[in-house]
Amino acid sequence: MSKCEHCIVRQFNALKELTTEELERISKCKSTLSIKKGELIFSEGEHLKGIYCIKKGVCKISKMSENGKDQIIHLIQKGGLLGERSIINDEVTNLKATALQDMLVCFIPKEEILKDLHENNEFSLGILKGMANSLKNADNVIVNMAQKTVKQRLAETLLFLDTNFEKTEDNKLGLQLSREDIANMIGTATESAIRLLSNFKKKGVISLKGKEINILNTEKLKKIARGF
Amino acid sequence: MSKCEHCIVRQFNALKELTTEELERISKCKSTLSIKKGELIFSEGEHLKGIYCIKKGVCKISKMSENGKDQIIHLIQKGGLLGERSIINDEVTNLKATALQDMLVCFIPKEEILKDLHENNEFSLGILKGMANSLKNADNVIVNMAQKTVKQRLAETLLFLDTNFEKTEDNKLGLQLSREDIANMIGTATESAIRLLSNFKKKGVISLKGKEINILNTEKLKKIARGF
DNA sequence: GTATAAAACTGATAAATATCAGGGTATATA
DNA sequence: TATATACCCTGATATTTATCAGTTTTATAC
Repeated sequence: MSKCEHCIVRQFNALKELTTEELERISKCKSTLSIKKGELIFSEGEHLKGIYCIKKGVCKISKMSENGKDQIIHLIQKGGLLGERSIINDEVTNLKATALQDMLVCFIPKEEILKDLHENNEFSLGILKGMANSLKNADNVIVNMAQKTVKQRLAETLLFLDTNFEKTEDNKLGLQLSREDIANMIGTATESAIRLLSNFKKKGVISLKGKEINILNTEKLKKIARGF
Repeated sequence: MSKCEHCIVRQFNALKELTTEELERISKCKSTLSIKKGELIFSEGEHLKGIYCIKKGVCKISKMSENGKDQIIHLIQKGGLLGERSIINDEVTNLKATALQDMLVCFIPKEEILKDLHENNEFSLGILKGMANSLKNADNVIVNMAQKTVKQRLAETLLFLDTNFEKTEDNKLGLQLSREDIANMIGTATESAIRLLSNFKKKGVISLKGKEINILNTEKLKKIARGF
């Protein structure tokens, strides 16, 4: 099994603050899970026994709303951590994590993380910075959800997928989502999302081929996101 | 000027993790500000020179959206901290803080907080726990904004004001907001918020007298929040 | 107290979005 | 290959919400 101290992925998260000794200790008790597309990493209300560090693949983090829709709150990819919040506050998870692609995920037991949080202040601060950043993003999402139209939010989401995820060789969006997932990201009915995608296509802003989306006119998409 | 080590308010936030010596040091360099209702504590894009600890009064935290509306993201009262996020990530603020009542707020210089964050791990963890909790709340707000109707969100907001803020002697909501502020909390037009309030009043769920709101039927309000 | 401005309210209408119903298309499986 | 199933798409319609225009009420300043 590969070793944490040689794993490049930790550079993207707070684990980079750990010393070599700490990494070696964690390396010994971590396990690497292979998770197939569509499988659950954890579900809402679960009592997590550790945190997850994503080595490969993308997952969606969602929460069931009372009307039965599964709102996607964010997407997490290589280098992302899952479950720190539940561990820190010793609470059951409030969110569900589902693989959108085949994934490799490392599981680190709770006790090890808590030990390092208490003994390595730089690590605590690293986690803190990550969380401060997540909170800023969450605030932005709240404003967008509250104030923007569905059309604006779809445009923003496409731009988000464009800038934050790897593209295919022919420059299309690399992360392929179902129409339902897209709708659940922007908080609308699947039919509405489909209609707006067709609308964007008709305007020549994007092209569609099944789940493949190609952004043809980024500037126009930005204008739509701003409300024009 | 009153001293931090005797201030009861710190029990509500991470400052409770500081040692007596640390508190005494902070006490010497903190300043207490008196802020009148309607005044700004800080605005979006400002470079904060420290954090604020609220001793008395309530303020709104908001963010301007591109369409010119000021979305209220949360309300903070006695014991709340402001500005930690900007200090931790060394960024300009992404939010604006405005007093909703006459307030007393203590300002603690950035350097002092950073010193304690680096030297007292329990303090870092305290801040971390607070932030983890904020993040959980933010996730819930996102789901509500994305999936619930304006009517449901208004009902939730009234219940939130009911459970989280002091009531008046005659059991009315103690925090009085303008109709515009209410609309900006739930993310709708002021007229829509007014119409729905009248609607709730007509149904006998609440009574209205100017800015005074009295919840007459909590159970019914909870049902409305759930979508009935 | 009166003047003035700001906030609260109401109605009419337009625009955005959800819902329901049905058909088409791709994809997996036997 | 056939069949089932999930996903995608479209139209018609209902509902929700925003916008605009105007009136009334309340708060504020003189």
